[in-house]
Amino acid sequence: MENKMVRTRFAPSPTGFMHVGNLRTALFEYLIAKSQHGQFVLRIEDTDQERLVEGAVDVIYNTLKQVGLQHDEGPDLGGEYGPYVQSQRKDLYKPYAEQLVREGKAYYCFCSKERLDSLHDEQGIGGYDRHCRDLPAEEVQRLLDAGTPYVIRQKMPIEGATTFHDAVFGDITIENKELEDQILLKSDGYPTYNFANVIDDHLMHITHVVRGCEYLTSTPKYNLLYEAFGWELPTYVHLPLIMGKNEDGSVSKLSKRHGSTSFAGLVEEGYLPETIVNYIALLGWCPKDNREIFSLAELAENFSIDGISKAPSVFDYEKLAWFNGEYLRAKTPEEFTALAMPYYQQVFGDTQVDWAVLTSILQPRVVRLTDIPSMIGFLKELPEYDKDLFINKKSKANLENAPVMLKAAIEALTALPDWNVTAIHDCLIGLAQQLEVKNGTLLWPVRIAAAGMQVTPGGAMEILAILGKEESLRRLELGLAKL
RNA sequence: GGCCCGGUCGUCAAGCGGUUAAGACACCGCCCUUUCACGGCGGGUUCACGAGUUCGAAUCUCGUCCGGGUCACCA
Repeated sequence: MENKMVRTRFAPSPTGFMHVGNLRTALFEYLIAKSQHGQFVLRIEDTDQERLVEGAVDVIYNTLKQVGLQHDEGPDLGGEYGPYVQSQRKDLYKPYAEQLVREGKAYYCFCSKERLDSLHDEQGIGGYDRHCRDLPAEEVQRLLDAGTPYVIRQKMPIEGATTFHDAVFGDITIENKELEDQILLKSDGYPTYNFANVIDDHLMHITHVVRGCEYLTSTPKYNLLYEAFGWELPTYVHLPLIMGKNEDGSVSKLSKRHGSTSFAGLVEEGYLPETIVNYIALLGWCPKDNREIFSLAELAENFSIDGISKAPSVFDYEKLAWFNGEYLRAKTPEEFTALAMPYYQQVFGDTQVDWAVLTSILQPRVVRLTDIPSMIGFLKELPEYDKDLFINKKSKANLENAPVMLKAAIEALTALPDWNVTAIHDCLIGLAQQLEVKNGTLLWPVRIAAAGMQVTPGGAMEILAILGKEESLRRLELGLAKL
């Protein structure tokens, strides 16, 4: 048997932001397609006219572009099965719904919103009471002729059960009586998500329907629709949900209170797009080997559906941060400097400093780009500090020898013609030898005086180099005066 | 509440009837060292519970418990 070309689609609603759960769904859809040399299509699901958000479609394009999920067909690219925006396909759905009505697999429902609401309130249980399911044909025609607003509902089997197969969860059986006569066509003429989805997935030759687990229980409704039309069922791939950890230790669906949940929010917090992709790929999927660092192309090479897990996973910002640090360290110094520059400038403004030296101390240490300003603030302005900082047991630094060391350092550095890391290094190391003290005994007080902080990114040499000769000497004198 | 799904270190997870139950993050200790970080090495009562099947169960079955999802003219 010949294998059919794999086609997946990402079908987001333009809500204005990209939730990481959505992004992961898009990623998996992309990977399933690309790992099998298939196609990945983008379709915009904007059937809810009340929820339209200005510019929301651009957020989708931009996000996909930033993470490199290049689609093969979509509203912007066109393709064989367009249009790829559901609102532009509006007229296409109604005939399908009417076909089902003719065949007795769906029916007109004239119930008002109010009636449905009261139904809800009184019964306390959800679900439509199938009031219009068996309306006499003449009555239906009369109401239709009178121009009564209506919706079209799917006629669910009352008895029996429906079983479907999911590529990750296996066989799942649901009693048909649990299925509601769901609305296919809304009174405004637009299809519901469920209906449009089935029609479009079929028309667009989608082979793998990939979506969050929250759709698991409604899948029989989809299948009943495919069957009603006599269409071939797609392969279902339901993904486990992404959870967030609450303060009390419990977990719930990842939401704002857990931290940033949108792609844009994460980027704003200093995470790299490639970090985010790599991390979310590993949420609910595990490669055959133990590897963790994957580029998008490497993910596509290694991806397979059987590596998807069933259990929901907790989004761990700490691990994300670790990944980010790994990615940042893997950059060339030039790349890192370019990424960090906006944050450098937050601190230094127009002032020029030796960016290369700054990068050399920051690159191994930064996990989030947004942490940079607070890490380097001391270079711009010397913090207030207590002279007790000059005491460090391990370096054998104390209040007695600190002034001696500083004095010697000032003298040596003042005489130094060149001002760069190497020159400063050689000068101070030479001085320590000359004074017959261990490096730390000299370097500790120098670093404290230069930085005014007990813990600093980078050592004394780099800090002095960045500060420049004049400022360095000024700070060392200040430190000396303190003692 | 009904229905559906899930449950291996705090977190991500491998595991598919026989393993000393991998690895990663986080945490702790040591080393390196110019503080911190990076890097290196090492550490930890993890299979929710109870029955059953089996020579043998984290792996199979059942029950319990816990967690999540779902019950819209939203997607």
